[in-house]
This record gives sequence, C-alpha cells and structure tokens, in this order.
Amino acid sequence: MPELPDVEGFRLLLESCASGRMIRHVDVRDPGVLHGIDARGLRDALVGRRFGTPRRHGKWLLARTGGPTLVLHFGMTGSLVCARTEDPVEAYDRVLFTLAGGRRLRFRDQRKLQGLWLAHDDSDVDRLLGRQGPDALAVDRTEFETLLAARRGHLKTALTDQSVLAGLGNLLADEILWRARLRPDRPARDLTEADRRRLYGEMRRTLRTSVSAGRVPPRDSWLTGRRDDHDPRCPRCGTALCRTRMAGRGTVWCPRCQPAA
DNA sequence: CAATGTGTTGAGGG
DNA sequence: TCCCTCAACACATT
Repeated sequence: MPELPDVEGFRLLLESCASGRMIRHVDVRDPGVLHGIDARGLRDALVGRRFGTPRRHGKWLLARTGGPTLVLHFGMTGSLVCARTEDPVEAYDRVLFTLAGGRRLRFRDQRKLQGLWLAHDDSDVDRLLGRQGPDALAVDRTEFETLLAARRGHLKTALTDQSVLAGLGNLLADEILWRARLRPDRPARDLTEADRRRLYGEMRRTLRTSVSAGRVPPRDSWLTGRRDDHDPRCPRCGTALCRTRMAGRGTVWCPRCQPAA
C-alpha cells in the first residue's frame, strides 16, 4: 500500500531495526527485484558495511551505509519487515539482510513492480530518483501554490505526479481532495487563493495523521475507508459517491461535498 | 476467462 | 512543450 506515510513507516522501521548494525549476510532469494546489479554485486557491496540513518524522499527510501546507498521503492505491494535471524522466511520475502545482533531485515514484495537499486554516490542517487518534485511533507505553502498554478491539467493528476510533488498516491490524493472539498477534475491552475490554501492545509493534516498511523487509516470518517464498499457513501453527508477513472486510476469523490467549480 | 488494483516508465497522440 | 491515455511489469482477488 505504499504511499508517503507507509514509506515513512518503513524508514522508521529500518532505522530502529538496522541503524548502526553491521550487515553480515545478504541473501537474494529472487533477483527479479534487483535493478542494475546482480545478487553477487549487491552482496559484495554491502556485506561488512553498517547501515546509517535512512532518509526518504516521496515514496523512495535511501539506506546509507557509509559506502554505497541502498535505494528502495515499494511499488504497490512492497514492504519491509524486521525479524530475528531464526524466524521463518515467508513467500514474498525477496531479499534478506542478516544483521549483527541476531536481527534480519527483509524486503518483501508480492508483485515486484519496483525493487532495489544500489547507488555508488550522491549523483547516482539523483539519477535514480529522476525528476522528483519536492517531498509532500516538506514543501512549504508558497512553493505548493506555485506548483499548482503552473499546471495546466487536472488537480488530481497534478497531486499524484511525482515530478510535481513527491509522495502522494491514488488513495491519498482522493482523500485530500475530498477533505478540501475540491473535485479531482478541477483544472489545477484555476483554483482560488483560498482553495489552494485549504488544499495545502488538508494535505498536511491528512499526511500528519497518516504518518503517525504508519499508513492511511481506513477509518469510518475517511473517504479511503469507504471506497471499496458495495454502495459507497460519503462519510460526511451520506450521498452516493461517484467513481471515474483519471490517468488510468480509480477515482472516487462526493458530488455534493465536492461540487463543480 | 475478464476486470481490477495503493507503483512507475515509456510510447503515441492531440 | 505540456498533458493525456494506454500498455507493460507480476500476482491475487472478485
């Protein structure tokens, strides 16, 4: 389910599980998750190194080691698990990092849509992350408003475009737009000053709550908790929710709370 | 069997 | 150039 809050959760997990610990073994159980390096190359580069404090940008996680940096992206189904060395390995555990102190970090991923890279230096990291916009949790209001004003397309498309703003995925974008009472198909640059300010505020509020929960909390009062219902209704007003497709992704909104401009 | 899905990238078109 | 949609990647679920 990885969007920004999930990846931030993985960052904290990596930090508490692995920071300062020596990497004793690297066991690649499925090389299909490796990009630009093979199992032997990964092992040779990392064994004997020590994980430092991990960083995150958008949905990317950067695990520094003092030498090369392990770069992780979780796609739609990836996750990170911290366990003891002797704990049983599960079906989709693709890479195992055995650490000093009897711990083992596992990169788990069912669909293998993204995976692991190894960056040799900072310019390598920059190249891998491509043209990412500012992190959604770090961007300030002025910059956020400037970004939106410069966009010609739809609001939701702008929010989920990682080169505009890094970190928001399909569910979070719908959630934030619903809270800000803005239709996803509003032209991004046509928002009023008040709209933009409200959108920024709701983005921050939604992210803050999700990050402390480690994910988008599918509570009753959240749109996200309703989107897969048989007869999805707005948690605020009870109106039947609308569903369309935008940029190939399922998009849910309330026709009453999010009226046309 | 067909459609769907929380990720990204690249191709093709307006 | 900007932006849109679709296919592809792999796999489970409806």
